[in-house]
Amino acid sequence: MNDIFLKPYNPKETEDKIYKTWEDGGFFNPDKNTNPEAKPFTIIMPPTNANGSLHAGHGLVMTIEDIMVRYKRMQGFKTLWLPGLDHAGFETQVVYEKKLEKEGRTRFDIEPKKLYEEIMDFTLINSSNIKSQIRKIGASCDWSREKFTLDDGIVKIVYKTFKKMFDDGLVYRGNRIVSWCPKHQTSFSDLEIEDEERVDKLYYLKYGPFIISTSRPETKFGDKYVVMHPADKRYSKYTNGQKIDLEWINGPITATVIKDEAIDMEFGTGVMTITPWHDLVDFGIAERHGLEKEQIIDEKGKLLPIAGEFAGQHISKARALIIEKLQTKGLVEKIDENYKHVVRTCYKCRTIIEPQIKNQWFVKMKPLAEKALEKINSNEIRYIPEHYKKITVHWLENIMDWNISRQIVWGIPIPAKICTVCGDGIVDLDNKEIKCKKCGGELRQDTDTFDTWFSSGQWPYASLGFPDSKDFKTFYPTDVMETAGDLVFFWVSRMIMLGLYNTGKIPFKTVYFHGMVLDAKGQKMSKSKGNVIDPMILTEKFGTDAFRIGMVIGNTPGTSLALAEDKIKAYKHFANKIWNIARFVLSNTEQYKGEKPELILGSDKIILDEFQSLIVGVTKDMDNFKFYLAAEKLYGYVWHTFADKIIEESKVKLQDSNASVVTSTQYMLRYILENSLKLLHPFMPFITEEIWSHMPHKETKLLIVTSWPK
RNA sequence: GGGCGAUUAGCUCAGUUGGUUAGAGCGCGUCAUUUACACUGACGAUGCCGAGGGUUCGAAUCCUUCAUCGCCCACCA
Repeated sequence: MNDIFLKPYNPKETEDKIYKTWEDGGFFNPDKNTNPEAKPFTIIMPPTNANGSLHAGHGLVMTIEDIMVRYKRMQGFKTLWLPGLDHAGFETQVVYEKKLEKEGRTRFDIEPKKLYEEIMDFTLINSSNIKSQIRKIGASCDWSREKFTLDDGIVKIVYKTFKKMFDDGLVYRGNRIVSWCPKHQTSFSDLEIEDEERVDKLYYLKYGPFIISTSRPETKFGDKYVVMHPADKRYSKYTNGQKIDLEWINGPITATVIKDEAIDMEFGTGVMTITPWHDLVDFGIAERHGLEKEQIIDEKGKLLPIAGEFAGQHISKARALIIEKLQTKGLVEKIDENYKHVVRTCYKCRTIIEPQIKNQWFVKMKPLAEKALEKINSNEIRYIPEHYKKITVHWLENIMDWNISRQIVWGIPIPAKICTVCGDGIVDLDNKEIKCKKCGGELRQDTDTFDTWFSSGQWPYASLGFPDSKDFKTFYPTDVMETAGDLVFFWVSRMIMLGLYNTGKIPFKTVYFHGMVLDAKGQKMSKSKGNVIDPMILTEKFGTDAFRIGMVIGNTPGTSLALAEDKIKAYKHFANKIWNIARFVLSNTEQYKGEKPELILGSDKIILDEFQSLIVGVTKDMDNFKFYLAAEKLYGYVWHTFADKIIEESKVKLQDSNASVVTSTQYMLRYILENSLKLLHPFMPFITEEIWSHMPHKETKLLIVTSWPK
């Protein structure tokens, strides 16, 4: 018997060694599979944010994807799992800004080029850390094809897409309302905004003959349009366009009556004034009626000269003073103290978003969404779990144009020139535009960067080398996209739209959403709560195999998962059990020569028939993406049938005086061990590979490329 | 305001298309045993499957109403 089995299983001694054997042998590379008949199977790894360490969610991603990939590889597919790292634009910049803050610095004091270089260094350091952690989880991805979202080749593809969309009229530069965070000094797309319910005061103000209500009196300086519903009988004596002179915050003004159906007659008095520069609804009304728009608040949240005596004050301080002044002028009708409403905030810092009109780049989404809807509604893309399909359809049907300009340095620079006179933009990949085509004005380089999702939305084809590479032709469309449910709009839907736009094909056939990983009590993990579970500590403590199968069992797609240390510990016991099963079987079958004997009817025959149905059941679960079921079946079988019953009973049979009974039993034990190792391998790759290396009479030297049982 | 999901053992959750006595892990109880494995084994307890109504020979599963919780979306100042 092999010496190794004299000791209990030790993950620390085996895992790194085995991973190295796989990697050095090139087994992760699909080119290793030289069978010309082999069909491709592809998963593109969601590029990991290179701004920290692997968290528990990553652990789940790596585990589930590795399970799929190992399963398909064993089934003989030409299997590619392409790893990648994400510069993660704004996300990383925020992480880096926190670091700067600790050092007493701020990004606004650092020259952009220098800041970019600093963040690049930071990212590269994190990258190597992240990559070694991905290896630790056992991910059998093809490192020779690794990509980074800022690689030249990727950026080139993103630029070509941008140019193509500009030429097709799908990208435009527009003076439109954007969601502006006064703290981070950048605009966002609608998805980066978080709604928050707050209780504020609602002020009822006298505006000439009307009473208007507002929760933001500090925006009211420029309000010279008073709007009501055309069907509102209370105000039928006022006509559209009618001028009314009235006394306002800083003196007399002339207001204009506007009739618009956007007004809710039920709300307040049914009359409001509008601030088109700082409100999306108001902007819409102003656009419809061709009204003037005026900026009241600057990018840092301070009032502009239009506010008269209040100019230069921050809006947070000015509000009370303005109300005070209005009160002395007798213009405050009443104040509702408990006004419950929803405010839009920055998803990172919770600062209230200040809508601003800005000249930025937008993507026209309707035409892209329509194509995506066609494919989704005809079920060309399978959603797991299914209800994500409904959510996606609803979002796509109500999609708004996408602001892709970000005022941060960390990202892919937008390859465009901006007119210094009229603000118009032109895409310029070759740096040859000199004058504005609209007005002839001087051009300057656009200093903004792309929303990181604009580039990662192109990841499936960009990472494969679209359009001419062999890899793109072989592996696209990919088979499965596996990612977190909260990326359904941010990333998944955009990949579908951009993939269809650029390649004419869906980027993946199946999209699998895993749930969020929570702590043992079901609480969201967060640094501030101090309940973050580091997957590296769990693998260190219990072994990677225990961590992997513990993450999978009891985890259905889309449902969040409570990660308890005890659970992982339980599967460490399972690993030990497997080890001891192998130890028993191998030491009791040493004389067995590998031949297939006549089976003992009613005993070994029945046992093997039952095992056959386990193979069928597990394979079916794997094909249906029910990894939790497959793993649970294997766990139950290996422990409570194979170990507790079959092996216990075999102890008697192995002592039988009839040699054919002994041989039959030995054959059966070896057969079940060998094939159990195969079935378990996607879930617990290290221990199964280690035991495999001690198996006599096996079909391949390494388990990773042996065939899945039929 | 609209949409989606959940509710099953003390805890965390399975339960595929409706079909015997509703399952697993952890935890709990009794007993056994130095064994391939104490990271063990055998046995066991705990369930009005959120509530009401309906369809059916038969419902945890399908329909309906309600309750509670959670999530997502939304331009009522």
